[in-house]
Amino acid sequence: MRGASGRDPERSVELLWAGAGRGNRAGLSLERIVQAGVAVADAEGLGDLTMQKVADRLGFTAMSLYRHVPGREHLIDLMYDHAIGADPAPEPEGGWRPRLEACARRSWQRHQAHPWLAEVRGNRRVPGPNTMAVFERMLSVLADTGLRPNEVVAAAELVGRFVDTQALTLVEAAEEERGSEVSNREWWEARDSLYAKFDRYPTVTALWEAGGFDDPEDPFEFGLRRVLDGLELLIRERDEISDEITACQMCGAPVRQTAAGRRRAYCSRACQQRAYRRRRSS
Amino acid sequence: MRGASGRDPERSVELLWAGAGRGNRAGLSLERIVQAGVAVADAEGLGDLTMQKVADRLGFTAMSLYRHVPGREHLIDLMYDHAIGADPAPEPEGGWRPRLEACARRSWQRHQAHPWLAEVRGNRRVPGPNTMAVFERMLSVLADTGLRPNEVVAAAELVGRFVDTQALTLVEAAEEERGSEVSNREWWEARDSLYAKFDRYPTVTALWEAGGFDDPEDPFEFGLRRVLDGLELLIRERDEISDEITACQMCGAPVRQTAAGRRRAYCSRACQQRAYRRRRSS
DNA sequence: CTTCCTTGTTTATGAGATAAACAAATGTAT
DNA sequence: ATACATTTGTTTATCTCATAAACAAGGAAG
Repeated sequence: MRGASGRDPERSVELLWAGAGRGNRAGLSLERIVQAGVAVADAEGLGDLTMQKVADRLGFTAMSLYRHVPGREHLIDLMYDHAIGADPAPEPEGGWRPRLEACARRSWQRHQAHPWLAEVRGNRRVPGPNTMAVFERMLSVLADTGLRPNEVVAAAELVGRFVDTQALTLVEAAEEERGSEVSNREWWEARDSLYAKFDRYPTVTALWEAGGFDDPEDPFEFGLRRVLDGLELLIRERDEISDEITACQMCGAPVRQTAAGRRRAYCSRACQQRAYRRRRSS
Repeated sequence: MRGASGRDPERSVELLWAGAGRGNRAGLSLERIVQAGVAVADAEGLGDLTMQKVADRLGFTAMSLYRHVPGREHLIDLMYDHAIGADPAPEPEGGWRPRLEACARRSWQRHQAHPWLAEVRGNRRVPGPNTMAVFERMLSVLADTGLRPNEVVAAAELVGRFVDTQALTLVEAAEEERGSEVSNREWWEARDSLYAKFDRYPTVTALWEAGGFDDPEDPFEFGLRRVLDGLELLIRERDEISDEITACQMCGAPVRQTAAGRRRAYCSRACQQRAYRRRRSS
């Protein structure tokens, strides 16, 4: 089960959010184990992160780790937050868009530095302080765009997941190349027997001949652009509507139009009723 | 290694693209194994797909499967294409957008029917006929939008990956709930000790209090909308430019503007030279 | 009948996580 | 200093899987 720190998440909470622990000079320590774990994962990917390798790197037995960390999944929780690191201060100028783009690019950089981050899966991961700081930052950028609260959250998750996905694709590719004589490119180039079957797919064939597969767009840049454009459209839409203020047909008070649903003519239910009665009596 | 059918992909090509095999009435057969595999994965997810369980379901030993399938990863290749199934015919009316959206929704439906599809990872998977048919369809929708060939491919992959990602998130959640007393909602609701630490994140707190996490947007609908909007912007941009035709400043012939680079003033290199000579001599 | 091929079974190996028991070292109280 | 408790690391053992290798039962061909 990739099911995260599933059982006993409270241990993860404690470990992640505890103040700095004591440091036994010579022996093992949480800190040291986490660092070793990160080193192993950086070098070999999360799939090849074994308790044995982490322990070896420190000169101890695999079982020794369990005196400090409840288990592998908890270790991964800790490694994750450690690798995310402190969110760097510099905030770019400008509106929400350059700032959101900067969030995405910072995340992208973190994934370059620690490709295995994207391999940390599961919906039951306890976030640590660094993870939360990153989340906070992204939300704060989106918070003053005029989006509704749940849209802010949805937008942040869309962008976050987009970056994750692209990163995951890359790690998976890297992992496949590591410990395989051939590069992915070579591997695909060797699939002639497969391509031989592709006559019956006219568009695939046409695009192939038009060079559509030769010089691919950078999927990260391409996708990020589309996603941000899509969000911009939504945000503009909300801006227009929430900026729009009409006069109440009954009392003349300002009426703020909401984003969805039927246009409002009255400022309140009371005015709506008054208008109704007036119509009826006339 | 999630590294796909890594070694010996040729076997996957053969098995996927072979005509229908013979059927030993009583005994095992590729077909039967693949079906059993799909059934197991449908019920328990790909992570819990073991050769043992597949064999049990057919009343044979685990090792018996190896007489028909080279190994687990090859089996997964076969299951994938089998579960994708034949791409249904009905093509919606209208322009690229409703048709592309329909592709995305069909894919989404396939993922509902077989959630584990999203768990099939790796860049070295041999696609089967059904997989290719789906890809062909999506590309054909994008092919006549005015996008350049490599953009068509990038757009298809963006949409495809988007659906995959959302589906993956859902399976992971489902897998975590299966075989865990508590639902994900309950699990998160039980994390009070964690939330207690969140005072220092003002935006998170504000959004929480504003109910931004209570009634979340449907991530699939929300994201699909943004992605399609983003693509629409790009497609419009390309349309405008490639529709735009100016007159050659030298001979008046129509000049089709290209999408990128400096605007063209002349219809040909020859006219450009003529203009240059005229300027010099005057 | 003998020999080979197909198909299924039994046995065995190796990787990994981690539980349980054991042992050494380090504290702490008297 | 002595006796007991706690911490920290090690050894052993167990369990789950994939899959290699050897074995066996039936059928087909000569």
